[in-house]
Amino acid sequence: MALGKNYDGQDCSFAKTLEVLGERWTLLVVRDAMCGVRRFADFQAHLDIPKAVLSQRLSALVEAGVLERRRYQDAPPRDEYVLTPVGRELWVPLLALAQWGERHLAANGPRRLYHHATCGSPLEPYSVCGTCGRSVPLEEVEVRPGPGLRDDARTDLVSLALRSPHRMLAPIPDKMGETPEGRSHELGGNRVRGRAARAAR
Amino acid sequence: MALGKNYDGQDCSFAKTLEVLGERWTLLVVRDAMCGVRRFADFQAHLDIPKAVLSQRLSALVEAGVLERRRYQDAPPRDEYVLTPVGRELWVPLLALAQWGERHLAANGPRRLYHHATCGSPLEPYSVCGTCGRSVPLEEVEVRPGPGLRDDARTDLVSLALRSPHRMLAPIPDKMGETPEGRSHELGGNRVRGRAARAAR
DNA sequence: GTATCACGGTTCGGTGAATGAACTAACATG
DNA sequence: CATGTTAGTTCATTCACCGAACCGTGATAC
Repeated sequence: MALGKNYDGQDCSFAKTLEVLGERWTLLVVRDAMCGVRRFADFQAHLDIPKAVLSQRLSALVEAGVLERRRYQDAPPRDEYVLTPVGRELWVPLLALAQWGERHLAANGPRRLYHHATCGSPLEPYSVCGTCGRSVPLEEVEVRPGPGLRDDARTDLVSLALRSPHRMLAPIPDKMGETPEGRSHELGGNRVRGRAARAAR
Repeated sequence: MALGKNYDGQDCSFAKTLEVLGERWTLLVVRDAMCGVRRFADFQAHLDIPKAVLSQRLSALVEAGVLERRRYQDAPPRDEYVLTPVGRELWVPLLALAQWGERHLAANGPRRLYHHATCGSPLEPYSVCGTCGRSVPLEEVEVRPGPGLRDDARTDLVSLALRSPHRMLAPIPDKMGETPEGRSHELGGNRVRGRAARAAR
């Protein structure tokens, strides 16, 4: 395939990485997954991505071992997409790219602030905690809205959830006000979702 | 522009970064620039990229402040593209992506090895030198071919140059055997390039 | 028990970006 | 004067993205 995702002839791991992650939307899907987005409709509402493209990207990321497709309910069969350990390792490069953007592309100050959830201090480059000095894994990171974030932009569930502090990888609540911890995969049952999901953008 | 490089409505520095860097070929152009590629024909020979696309990408990167277009010769007017300080800051995210690829996408072992040029030790994640413990800037990094690199792949000048140890940002020699340091921008003069340039791929 | 809704897709026609080949401009070389 | 080099531009074709419509399954409302 000449056009498309491949970079034939490039004997280079960076090019191989881009073959997996470099297509339009792919890295935004991974970023959303890091923020706790797991369900098809949530990715779709948050990204405004055509369903066919989202479907293709999710399948490709599962194929590549970045995401895992996992059944969370049988009643109507429903799957969710969660990061594998390999996918979680993308935290470092993605944070580095985001921080580059915050430095050079955010005129009104950073849009998001990343903190070490357990001790509260801001994250320095490379996901290092300023206080602990440790390299903080994705699970211990908390995103908070920064001064550069416009608060009128989107009204989908994911955007609303990310407008207050949110632990990375913690599932997005099904409706606002629900405790993020309260979501059960074992009990199943068809959860009711708020009307807000349709009011996106 | 619905299709294309923009992610309208994403109020997120990561999405903004991808609007600058996320198009096909763009990050490979930046990677090549980090390896010392500066001239249109060298980018083109190494990447097998359509000239029209390369031209558009280079202009966009100049526009974004990642590359600087610099006249190195007047006789026939000739420009070269070099990384700005802002562009050089992309070293950390690009290395992180490359290292992710080396870990998960390189079946025969790493294709490239990154070393701290001044002390010789291999680079750990985040561009930290194992011996010095310092964070190594792009200028002090040396790429060397790794065990996973196929040596029959390409025969363009850039690929040949990168088949032996090469200091990052150091210009690719015009013909093999020439000292990389020997290239003068001030003296000008139309340098003769080897036949190898045309034997690409 | 029928109608409607939610979710997670697939299908399909239209559009625009990527591709590769050909062409151009400016100058140098033999 | 013919040819070559570098850095592009132009153009027809191809292919991926886009958005809207449709589909299947099961839950919920009436």
